[in-house]
Amino acid sequence: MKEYTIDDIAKELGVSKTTVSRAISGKGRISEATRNRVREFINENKYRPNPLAKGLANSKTYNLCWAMPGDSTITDLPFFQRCLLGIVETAAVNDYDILISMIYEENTIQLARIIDNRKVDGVILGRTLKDDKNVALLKDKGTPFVVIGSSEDADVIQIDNDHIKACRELTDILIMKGMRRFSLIGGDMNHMVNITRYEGFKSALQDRNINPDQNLIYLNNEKDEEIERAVDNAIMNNAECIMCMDDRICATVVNKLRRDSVMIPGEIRVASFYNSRLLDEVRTPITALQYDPKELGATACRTLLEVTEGHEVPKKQLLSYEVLLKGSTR
Amino acid sequence: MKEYTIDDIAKELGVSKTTVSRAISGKGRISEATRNRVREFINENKYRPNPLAKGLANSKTYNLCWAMPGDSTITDLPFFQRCLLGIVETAAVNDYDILISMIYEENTIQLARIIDNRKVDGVILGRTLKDDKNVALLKDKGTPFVVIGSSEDADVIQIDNDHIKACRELTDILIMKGMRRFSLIGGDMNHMVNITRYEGFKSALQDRNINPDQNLIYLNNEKDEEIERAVDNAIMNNAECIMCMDDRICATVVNKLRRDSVMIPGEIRVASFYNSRLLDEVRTPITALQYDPKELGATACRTLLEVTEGHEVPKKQLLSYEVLLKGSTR
DNA sequence: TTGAAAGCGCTAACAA
DNA sequence: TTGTTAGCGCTTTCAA
Repeated sequence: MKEYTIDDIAKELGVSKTTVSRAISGKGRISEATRNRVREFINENKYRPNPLAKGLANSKTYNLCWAMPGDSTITDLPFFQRCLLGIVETAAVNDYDILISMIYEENTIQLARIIDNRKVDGVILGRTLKDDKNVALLKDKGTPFVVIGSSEDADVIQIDNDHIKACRELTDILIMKGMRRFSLIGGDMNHMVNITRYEGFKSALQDRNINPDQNLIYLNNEKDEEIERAVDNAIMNNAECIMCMDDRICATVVNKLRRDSVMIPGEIRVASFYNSRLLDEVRTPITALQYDPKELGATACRTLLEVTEGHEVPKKQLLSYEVLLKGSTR
Repeated sequence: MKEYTIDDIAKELGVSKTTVSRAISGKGRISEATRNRVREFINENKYRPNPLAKGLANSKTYNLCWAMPGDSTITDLPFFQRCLLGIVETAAVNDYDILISMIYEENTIQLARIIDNRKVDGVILGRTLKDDKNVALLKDKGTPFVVIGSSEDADVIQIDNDHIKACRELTDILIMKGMRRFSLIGGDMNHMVNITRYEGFKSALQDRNINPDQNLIYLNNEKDEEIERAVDNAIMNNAECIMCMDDRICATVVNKLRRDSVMIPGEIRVASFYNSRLLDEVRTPITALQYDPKELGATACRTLLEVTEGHEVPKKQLLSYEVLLKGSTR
């Protein structure tokens, strides 16, 4: 009932451990004949090398860490789920596995524990903040890592959607449709993703020589009440279109407008810088930017594996997007 | 820059490896004095034992596997997220970590890979099906495991919400409010959770000698269109109250009713056997059963750790619930 | 109370 | 092309 070891196989086949090891790894010279003999035996007996022993011998765990935010308002977002799907799939193909770390706000102890315990060969950081403590930790510890999102630190290997370009394009399309008075409702500006989205939005206005009305820009909204207040203000200030920085904000905005019986797009237009199922349930289909988080996760994982193998990788990979024009901005 | 090993410490302190090991683990006799000397040194130099070496020596990975459904309609549900939160937290406290496996439908290869590779000491299965292939796999391989959900196999260690009792109680309350013609709209009856919810519902009616009208029971609905058709039928057949088997179904039902301008609770009542943020965004607050998935995850993890340590644990733990009576059943 | 030594299962440098 | 051997860092048996 005990599992086969490389030693058992060696004895069984009358060769040495080294030979078996070589047949498996493909490293070092070995005759075609013996290799096949070993491989056959392995397949027939479903032998799997012990990853602990293998890991101990060459200082690898064959695990990567997925570090995602742990506060439940954020954890619930489909985005991180979808990323994870791509990550796990890519890892599995390479016979790697994914370990979870939850990051609570700016706290680094959870991630530090995993790194200090040497439980993983690398880390995928699920989102980035301005002056990110966990990025600092990772750099300090010398752990290989990539981030999903952008970083101001050019050393950091980043995989991100091209938020700047996407937000600029969406905004520009709406300008071309004749809108001028945009209200932007956004969340925490410590999040790099919000910073880049804001940048794209601003640059579209700039390119068309439109001065954004600062009375229509509402940032750093955390709670639903704040968002709803922003909606009230936007309407009071005669906004033509409300741009929502993400899907959760947009869901709240649309909900509030419906409760107040404000017609979309009749009385006000609405667009979102991020689309998700959260917006499926609303009456009027919402114009939004669409990304592919699963692809993001897959790319991040693939890149991290390259890094752990010492290969050169691009510092920044920007994935594409789609603009979904719907009824909410007609 | 290299990490300390137990050998380094031994030399540094002029004792043997064994002594250091004993000081750390607390196993075996050792004088108070030397133990303190070792412990102090460890704390000061932030020594952490290499988990791979430790693992190799005593056949442990210090990792547990969280096996959750991988199809994105389900992955997106907050439920599994919340479970994971509880699991990760409990694991971390015990210096364990969580490895992810995605289960696609009835497919067992993902989980089999992780088990055959011996990457984890035990598995938490996130949901159960009737004749669950993954349960069979786990039993077959002899891997320690617990399930979140119920199983018809009494050998399986189960941690579940008390769906039967909860659904019975909610249904009974509505009966007492005077409702008789219940329409039940449910999902896949291969899922144990749906089976148990149905059971609770039926037993409430039985207890009150109400014969459920089979024309009002719509099970195995997968797609939104099927659910919407069920709603049409429920109304056509003069249902007084629609019972939704889960939050996603309920969101679809409420949405459909709104589009059709059917008033809740005026023209029809609605209740859900599971509450989640999905139901926050609807106009009328929905009567629903509330559970604590995080607690479920924490309990499952704690129980699995007990199992891996060879302790005796209860075969079935049922967690409590809350009945939230809201405007939708007034 | 402490230590020497073997062993967990694999890799890799070196020798043959 | 193949084998011998030492070593990865820890646990544990046995002896002192």
